[in-house]
Amino acid sequence: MGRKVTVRDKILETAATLFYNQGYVQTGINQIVAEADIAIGSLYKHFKSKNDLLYSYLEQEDIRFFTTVEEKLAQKKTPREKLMAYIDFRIDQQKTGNCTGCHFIKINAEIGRTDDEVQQLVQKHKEKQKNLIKKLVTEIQPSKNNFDAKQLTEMIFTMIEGGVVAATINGNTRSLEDIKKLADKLI
Amino acid sequence: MGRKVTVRDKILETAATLFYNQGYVQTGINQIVAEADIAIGSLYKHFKSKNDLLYSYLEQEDIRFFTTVEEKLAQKKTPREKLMAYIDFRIDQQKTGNCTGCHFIKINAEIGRTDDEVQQLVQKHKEKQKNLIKKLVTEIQPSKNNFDAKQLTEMIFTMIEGGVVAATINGNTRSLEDIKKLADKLI
DNA sequence: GTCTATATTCCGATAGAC
DNA sequence: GTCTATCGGAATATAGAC
Repeated sequence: MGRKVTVRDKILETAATLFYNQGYVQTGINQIVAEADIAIGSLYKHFKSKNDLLYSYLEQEDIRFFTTVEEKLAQKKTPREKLMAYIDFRIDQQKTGNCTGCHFIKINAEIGRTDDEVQQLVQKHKEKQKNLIKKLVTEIQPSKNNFDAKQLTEMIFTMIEGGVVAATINGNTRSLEDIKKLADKLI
Repeated sequence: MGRKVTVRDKILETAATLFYNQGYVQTGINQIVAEADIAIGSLYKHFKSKNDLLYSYLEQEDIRFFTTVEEKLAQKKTPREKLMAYIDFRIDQQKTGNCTGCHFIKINAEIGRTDDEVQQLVQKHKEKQKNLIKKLVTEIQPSKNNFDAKQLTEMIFTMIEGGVVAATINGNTRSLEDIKKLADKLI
């Protein structure tokens, strides 16, 4: 415990990287143990199952996401700048991670709605993203076009989601960058 | 061969259902054999590997998608009606399939860009979808807002993609139905 | 915390008899 | 086309010694 990197953190971080890059099902416990360079006994001491590791992974990524977003947005003044910074963050995320997509969209596609715990974690994460956009869009008080805040939220949220998926498919962020400009023009 | 349902078709159809509903990795050869009610020897006579089955599955779904779309759009007169019919088709697809999402987005999330053949099949499918939207949007000759055909294509395409992902996550098509109205208002 | 051994089950794939 | 047997490996998870 304390300030040191715990064994638990090492396991979770290794699992997160592997789950994200090669998928949950395709990642084996043995591989996590080997790459984290820990004992298998330690893994099952900290996590009761591979499924439990998955839940912790998703919870961690949700916290990491919104912590970083908060930091980025705090550096901007106007809600419009904050919205653009949010989209920039999504773009940078993809650029940094070799356009591997969104942790939650990926796990949803892989596990689907067969696991209630996973479904809830994914739904909550996406709801929080949408609420953030809604808050910023409302603060901007849009008047350029004929759409109200709720409609603009729906459009911008789904465009970003679609743009992230496109990044995963094409291996680049061109679509997301277009969407940033289009959202700016739309609102 | 001929008009009868061949063993190959039975294998492919069973594999398609299982790949779609429970994922490619999680679906075993033995399960396909059992549910298709055929011999494992027959499977490996028609498909040289599980990977080969995956390629055939994606090719089949691409053909099935655009064949159906063509039929639906042929029943409409104006490009605007055709665009709305296209979105309706995407909505109906999700409603029929318990909101399990898009075959190609799912397999992309699962396999990612690690398999070149899969990546190309997914990219081509999405490019064809986007080109169809572009064709219809261009024919509508939009003038309502300040966006040109290319921009509107990007917006509508990514909104639909995001809407399909939202359907997968939430288990309903509310977002997609909103997007249909928004696209209609936008163009 | 480390290590190894192991139980059990499943995987994709092949071979051969009918 | 059917069937069964089997190969080699990997999966999750547990147990015990240090």
